[in-house]
Amino acid sequence: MKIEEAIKSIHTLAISTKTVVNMMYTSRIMEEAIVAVLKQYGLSTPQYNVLRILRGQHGNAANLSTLQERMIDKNSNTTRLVDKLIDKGWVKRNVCERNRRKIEIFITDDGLKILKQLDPIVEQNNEHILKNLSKNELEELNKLLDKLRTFKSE
Amino acid sequence: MKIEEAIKSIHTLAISTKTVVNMMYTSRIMEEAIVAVLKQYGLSTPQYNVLRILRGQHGNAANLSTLQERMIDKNSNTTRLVDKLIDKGWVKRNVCERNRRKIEIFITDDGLKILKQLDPIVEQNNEHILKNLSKNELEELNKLLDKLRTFKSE
DNA sequence: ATACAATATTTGTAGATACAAATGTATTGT
DNA sequence: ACAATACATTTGTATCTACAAATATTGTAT
Repeated sequence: MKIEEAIKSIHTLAISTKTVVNMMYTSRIMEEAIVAVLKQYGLSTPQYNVLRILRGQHGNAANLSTLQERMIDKNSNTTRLVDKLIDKGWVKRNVCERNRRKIEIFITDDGLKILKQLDPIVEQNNEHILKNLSKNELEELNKLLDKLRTFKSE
Repeated sequence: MKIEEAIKSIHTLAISTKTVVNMMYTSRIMEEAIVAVLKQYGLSTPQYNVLRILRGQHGNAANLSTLQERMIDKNSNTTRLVDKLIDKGWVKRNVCERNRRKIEIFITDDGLKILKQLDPIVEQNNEHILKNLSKNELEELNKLLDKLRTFKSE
């Protein structure tokens, strides 16, 4: 279905408007599918995102600012987000001794365990979401998104 | 910048994971740019979206359910969203006489006025966001997004 | 050493979102 | 007509987000 039908627009939209709407609309639908999966494990998408970043540290600590920098959703309140993950026992936090303004955040064994359990489920879901695009089309989509995104740096 | 650099991932991601992350990341950046513009006019993106839908009705009423169906962000609380727009005088609401369960929502002259003022600003912003893609690339991106989105209906 | 600025995180709070339950109205079957 | 069900919207509430202000620590200039 073309985006004009999806949002039931009776007008022909300018190509830029159409593309912006299409991006917002499509990513929203993708996110809904992801939220539905993570929800069963008591995780929000930003929380899952943080766990993935912490696993990627391979035992090294991450600071709050590092997390914020790498998160998809930069504006979440990272302190309280980490609090939630600590409550669940998936993350731990120390004050950094070298610079007591900073904190050191680690993923726990339980955190690694839940991620390991989620890995195939999330990956399967991603493949389901993208099943209508071929490998080449996926490469092409990534190329276009990477190119699009550079508007920010100019 | 490729998505792996953007989120500073040291791993090579599976193409499906990479694409999902890229979509979320890119649409978030686009939305931030849009929010920044609308904010100056006291509008959130869902509110702006509702005003656009109402203008598209050309004088015909829209019900709440119609709005919900056409909104990008289906899950907003549409009643309270419309309340906000009524407070600002950009929208009005009646109970439908034929079926008193339904309500009829219209855009006001002031609502049309603010949209008219915003049109060139929003369009310029959209063009800025997409300036790195050619017309052909935009068409290609829309084609890929439309194709991607059909996963839902299966 | 002291004051001032810079850095890193936390806290407060207004507003938005998600979801379930409640309300009011219309339709259908008996 | 009456009860049961379906429909359309509203309301309650817990949670999340955005943003500004506050706190705590460190670095720098005099």
